[in-house]
Amino acid sequence: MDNTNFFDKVYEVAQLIPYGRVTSYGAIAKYLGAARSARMVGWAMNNSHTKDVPAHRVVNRVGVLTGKHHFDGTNLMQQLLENEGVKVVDNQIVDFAKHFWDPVKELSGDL
DNA sequence: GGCGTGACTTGAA
DNA sequence: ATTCAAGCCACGC
Repeated sequence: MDNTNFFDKVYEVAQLIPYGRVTSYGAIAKYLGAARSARMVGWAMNNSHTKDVPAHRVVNRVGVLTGKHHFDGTNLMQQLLENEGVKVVDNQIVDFAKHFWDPVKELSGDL
């Protein structure tokens, strides 16, 4: 289970993201103790389609929908975010800091 | 089996 | 202040 521990953690945290909230790969990675392994989080998201993981709530550090290209359509990710009340302009989340959901702070290591 | 790429981040020059 | 570089680990060729 150590082989998928990191990935499963990413999926788990991603599913814990509240409605209308977003987080960054680094935030999740940091919560997992791998702040510099943010890429792995993104790679894990690559398999997120096999899980019920709302990957559209996960963006990069500046709030840009970097992975929207991996979604079914082209603007599906943005549509999903806007559907939750998150405004997105030019693939970038508006008031990202307000919508930012930090698992390290919100969960406070409760996991 | 080695090299490059990738849904990123942080730190140093 | 911005720009450049390195780090991280897994997967594809």
